[in-house]
Amino acid sequence: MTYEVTERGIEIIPKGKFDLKNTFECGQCFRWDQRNDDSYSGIVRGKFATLRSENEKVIIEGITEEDFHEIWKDYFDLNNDYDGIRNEISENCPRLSCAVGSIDGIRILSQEPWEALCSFIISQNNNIPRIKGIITRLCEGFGDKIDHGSTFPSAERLAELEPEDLSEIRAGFRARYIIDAAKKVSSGEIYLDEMYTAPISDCRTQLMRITGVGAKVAECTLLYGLHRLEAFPVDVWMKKALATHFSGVTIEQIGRYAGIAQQYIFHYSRLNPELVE
DNA sequence: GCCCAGGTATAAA
DNA sequence: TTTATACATGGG
Repeated sequence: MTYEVTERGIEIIPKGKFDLKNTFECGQCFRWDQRNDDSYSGIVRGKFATLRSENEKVIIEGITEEDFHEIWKDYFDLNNDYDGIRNEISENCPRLSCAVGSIDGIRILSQEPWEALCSFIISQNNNIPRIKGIITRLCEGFGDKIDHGSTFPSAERLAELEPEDLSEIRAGFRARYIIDAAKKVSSGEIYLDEMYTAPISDCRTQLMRITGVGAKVAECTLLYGLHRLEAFPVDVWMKKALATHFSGVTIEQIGRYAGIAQQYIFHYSRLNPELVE
């Protein structure tokens, strides 16, 4: 990745393609919104940014160069070679080539661990517009106000509350799951930061001690919140696709990039619903 | 009204 | 260990 600072912002030439729509709308995140001019805006670690695509460049507006290095470079995984990863997945597992080729430019964001955990608890048995609505109300009601929006409330802040206190966000049965997670994370009973490097099976066991966190939410937290690219959040559709069209594909073949491969399989299954009916 | 949403807890077989 | 059902809410 190379970049330069101009009057417009930080102009980046990423390693491998970076498609804003495919990255922000593939279901991995809920706090980025498309604006009327094709750019996307969001808030990460309390900082607001706007991204715009221009030829091979991506321009990040409204940030400092210091924050680019502190936050955004890692958040967008800009030093990872996603074209190389795609090739590696296809070579290790040729059966997945059609899925890998079905979408280009997805990058796995490195979201804040607590926000990812909380967001994917909310996502269960839910649809994306409503998930975003609940998260927006959670931030506006319990986060800190900043320019252009609100921060995601910390686990410590939410741990002060009881499920009834969340009624205004209309999270339904998930309210008590959010509060249980907040209490376990803020007390240190669950220590998210160690999950960047701890054995992944230990991380899964720990996360699933939270009420409302099953296998799927645990894997999503590890993939999207802790950037464990080997995590593998399968859903019902993917299980069917793996049992039929991609039969024979094993997690060992996909190896260290199972989570990224899963993103391609998920997209391909959506494009070809007959594969999973 | 009815069905479903990138699931999980709970109770039963 | 596996299978059925409820769960809150709202978009299509």
